[in-house]
Amino acid sequence: MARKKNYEDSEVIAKATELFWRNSYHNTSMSLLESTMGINKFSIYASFGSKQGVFLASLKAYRDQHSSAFIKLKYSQAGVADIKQFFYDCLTIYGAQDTSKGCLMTNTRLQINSEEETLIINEIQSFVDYQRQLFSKKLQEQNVSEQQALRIADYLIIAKQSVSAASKVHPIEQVHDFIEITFDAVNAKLLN
Amino acid sequence: MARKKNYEDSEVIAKATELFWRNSYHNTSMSLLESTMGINKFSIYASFGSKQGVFLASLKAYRDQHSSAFIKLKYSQAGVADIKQFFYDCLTIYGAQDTSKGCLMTNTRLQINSEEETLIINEIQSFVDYQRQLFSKKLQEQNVSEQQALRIADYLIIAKQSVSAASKVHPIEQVHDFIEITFDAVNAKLLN
DNA sequence: ATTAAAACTAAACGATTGGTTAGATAATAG
DNA sequence: CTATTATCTAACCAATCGTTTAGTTTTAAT
Repeated sequence: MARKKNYEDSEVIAKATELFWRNSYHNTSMSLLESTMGINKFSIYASFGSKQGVFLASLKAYRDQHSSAFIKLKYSQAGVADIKQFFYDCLTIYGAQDTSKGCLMTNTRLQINSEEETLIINEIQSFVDYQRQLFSKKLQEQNVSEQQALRIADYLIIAKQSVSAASKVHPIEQVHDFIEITFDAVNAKLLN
Repeated sequence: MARKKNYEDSEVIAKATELFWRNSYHNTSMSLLESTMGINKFSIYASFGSKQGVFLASLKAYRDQHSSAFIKLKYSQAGVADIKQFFYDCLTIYGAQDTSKGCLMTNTRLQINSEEETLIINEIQSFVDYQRQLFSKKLQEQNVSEQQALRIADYLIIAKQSVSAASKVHPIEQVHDFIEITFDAVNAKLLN
């Protein structure tokens, strides 16, 4: 009774995600989305409502890319070392050396004006909070008090955002150094 | 033999700097610059050539705001503690809690596409390199080897960029915690 | 007072932004 | 085969972007 659309939402969103990730939200125009997603504005608006709609779908797709890393962290047994490994896993997700795109959530959070775009901010906040809880739980499994665990988790959240930013700007060895020193600091912190 | 302009370059640049700092380069339009600087587009273009020209002048003005902090760090005698104090001094420059604008250089570096805007990237890189050298020199005064000093300086550069980003997003106590743990890590690193 | 140069106002430039829509096309239910 | 309905193309919308320019006003040396 009607024509079938000749694209899959998940496929065109995958392309949009890559584009937003490399270009940022503001530096990605509808025209560029058209050519990259391979469908035109009408179809984009029909499927996703707005540019922000495309972006929100992209953020969800981006989050999904982390699911195996999340599960790995959640169920592994090596304590703080698992969190460190999670940092390296994320670094891999950000892309190869010299072409690292950083973390899409972190990139966006620093580029979006807080007053507008509330839906986007909320999605990012939820992503951050989830990791904070994961870190905190992992630390408490090591017999760290809840208060201390949350304190260190907050430190790690900031450190992880640093890794995202640094991976875009600094050589990979410096990023590795940063991670190593960061977890040396955490391990030292756990001894008192 | 000619009309005098009724504004001072340094004064209108001070206003532009504040605007760029709060809004970012891309989110600051010429119209907004007009109303904020209090002169119109003709005068802006006559004095600074382009939007990028205004921005470059703003970056220089921003750098000047750090001169006393730079001098303080350069000539103080407490070693690593001076670098830590420098972090706190910069945090003060970024603005009060809840309204922190972060570091204009760091903000910009993460928002500008590396391929274009080379002049801007270079100005930022120079600002970063200068601090790296300051950190390294300070560490070598503590009898740290040059190689080790540069390694720690690189770590501190990334950490300082974290402080900038975090100050915009996280509560001030978490930023303070981050700085404290960072310098605990550095001091621990210096003991081996 | 005349003249020339610089600074001003304000309108306009072409390009691009996010978003919309009329009409052609295709697919399926009856 | 026809009617229906969703999807497509492609042109278009008003608004805004950074930049330029024509025309007017102010200043100061002659």
